Amino acid sequence: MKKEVITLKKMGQLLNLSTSTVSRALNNHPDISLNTTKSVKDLAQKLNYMPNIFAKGFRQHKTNIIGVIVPNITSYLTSTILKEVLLQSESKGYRVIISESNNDIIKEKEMLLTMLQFGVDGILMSLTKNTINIEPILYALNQKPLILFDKVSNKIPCTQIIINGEEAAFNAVEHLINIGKKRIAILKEFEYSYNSERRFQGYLRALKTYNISVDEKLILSTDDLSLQKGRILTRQLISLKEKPDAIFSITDNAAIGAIQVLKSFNIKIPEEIAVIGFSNSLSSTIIEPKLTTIDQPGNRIGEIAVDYLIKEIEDPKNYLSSKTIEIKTNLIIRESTLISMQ
Amino acid sequence: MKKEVITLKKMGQLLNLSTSTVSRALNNHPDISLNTTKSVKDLAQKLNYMPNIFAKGFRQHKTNIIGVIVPNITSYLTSTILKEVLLQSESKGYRVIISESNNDIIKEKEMLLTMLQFGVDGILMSLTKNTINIEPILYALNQKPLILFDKVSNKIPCTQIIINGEEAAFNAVEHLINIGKKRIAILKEFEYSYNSERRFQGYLRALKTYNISVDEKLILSTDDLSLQKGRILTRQLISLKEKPDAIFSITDNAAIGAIQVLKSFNIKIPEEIAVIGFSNSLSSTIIEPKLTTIDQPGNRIGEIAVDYLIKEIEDPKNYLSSKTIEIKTNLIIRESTLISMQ
DNA sequence: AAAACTAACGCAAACGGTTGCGGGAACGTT
DNA sequence: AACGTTCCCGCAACCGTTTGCGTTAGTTTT
Repeated sequence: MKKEVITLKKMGQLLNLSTSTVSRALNNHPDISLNTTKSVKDLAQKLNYMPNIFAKGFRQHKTNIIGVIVPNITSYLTSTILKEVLLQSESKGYRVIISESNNDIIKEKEMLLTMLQFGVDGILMSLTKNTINIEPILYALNQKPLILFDKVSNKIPCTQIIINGEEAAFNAVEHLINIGKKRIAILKEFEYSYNSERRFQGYLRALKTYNISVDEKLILSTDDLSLQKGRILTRQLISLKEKPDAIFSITDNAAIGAIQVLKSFNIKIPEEIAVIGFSNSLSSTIIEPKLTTIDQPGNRIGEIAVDYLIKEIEDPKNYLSSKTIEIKTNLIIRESTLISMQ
Repeated sequence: MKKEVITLKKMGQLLNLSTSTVSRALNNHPDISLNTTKSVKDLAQKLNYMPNIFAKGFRQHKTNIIGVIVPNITSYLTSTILKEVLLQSESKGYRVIISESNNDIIKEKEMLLTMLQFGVDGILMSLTKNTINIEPILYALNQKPLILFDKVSNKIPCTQIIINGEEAAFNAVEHLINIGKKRIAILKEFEYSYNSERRFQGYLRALKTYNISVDEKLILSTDDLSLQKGRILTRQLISLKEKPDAIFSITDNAAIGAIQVLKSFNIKIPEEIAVIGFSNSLSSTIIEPKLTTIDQPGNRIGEIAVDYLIKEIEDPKNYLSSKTIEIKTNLIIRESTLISMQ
């Protein structure tokens, strides 16, 4: 672990130039002659010079780091978003610090502050399920550009990147209606989940559009739509006197749990009960029958989020206009809703 | 976006103290009286003082940042490892920068250098499939603590965290033999994949131990054991004159592809052909029949990797002794090898 | 030939925090 | 009373880079 760090001063000594000249040469300052510029750059190349980022960031108050905070890094959508965030950021000269809040609002707040302290140039954030106290976020927003994606909140005045959840849900339910379903259950999360609520609105709108009355017994909410919860809620549904003929789950995982339960009760999918999920996760093509679901283009979300954030970072004018960008999703029809028309 | 940054100097002015006293007070230096220490800390608390990390890192040549480079962030094992790496690092006062090499050795090298330039205190790394040129890694190793995990190489003299792939494969194949299988095929990657090679050795040892002759036709290699490749290779296997009676796949995904193909050919699993995967990914319990597989404790890998890295960072003595830590895996027996004994 | 300009570079301060050293005051010791 | 300690604290240098301003020498203008 040798040291031997190359600095501007050292190169200056080697070339009989001042530190400032070396610095300017590397930054293509017009004051420096082409000859010196070339010789400096050659030497830098040869010695494998790397500017000390800390001295630089210290000096310029610019770190070229983007902070990202997500609730759960192992979620399929999140990891695909992160993949693109990393790719895009690096291609634009930014590095990325990632933190995982684990749906813990205390940690979420700490991480936000730590990132600010760390001097990130901007923050990309997906909220915790129960982020009620938006104080820290407003505080952060007051200091640096901050953009929300996926799990957002309309109470925070900043740019937000989301999918068209309402429309997607509408399309999904409409599809169910089109294949003849009338008692459509929904597995959703509690009201404070913004995403869930939007999708629920789409569900309601579809029913209304097609004059189907809402049955409260078919609306099941939970705090965390996991595969396990999907199974539990589905058992609840099929024990009803009037069973549903379709289940729309806000989540692929819960939809898969639903399918497993339906199969264990020998209920035919989709003839007796059709199932639709949300996410187009990997598992949705592995379960049998293959799951009809809504594809959320994680890469688009990541790409656009980085794009807007860097714009806000580099041009403060963009900073004021906070817009909400909706990204189109795609209904992917598979076996779990594919009724052979006869 | 107001500024109003609180610095040591400002607090010193408010309290009529010198900058150095304020600094020492915050760092609990014994030279400072309890009274002043308290008043300084109170003020810092009140003003929400945050030390400028760049000035600090600049001065102390310590950044408290760990760099992580992985081939693919969306892989199940990787994301569970990352989850734990984030958790452990943060609990120990380190932040984490993540980069994804996308199995591109050029990018891998660039990221390594960028991280060094950035002044990370240490690096956690999982190698690209085709990392042949280990030059840059040795260079990095020469500058900062570096630990390899999961995708490692015995050519690099540093601490490595791996699973007991040889033993795990041995156990898996032994299990197949125990349920009466004799023609056991293996789906593996090409020789330069270290993990694959170790598992292959376990496969060979198991066959040898039980006096089963090796049939080259049952050994299939590819560059990337995806679900698709699993299907292709499985079709190859079942078109053999002498079909296998079991398939051991180095990867869950390929094993799932295998199951799908076997089912499409109405081949009974596990009676005609049993299947074992590797990873205990989420999908392994969703496919039917449920997949017997080897559980790799990603959280343990992440935990230990961070643990050792921070030890090397904070105590250079640990730096010399490069050990290889093997983490135990667990064979999880499910339906794809569960033969009802009669 | 003096004045004005320009090109090319150096000096030195600044960013915020840390730290070795030194010094004054208060106290205790002979 | 003179000296030695101890306790607290301030001074100033330092880390590597950037940048406003000044300087020198050479060139052009009048």
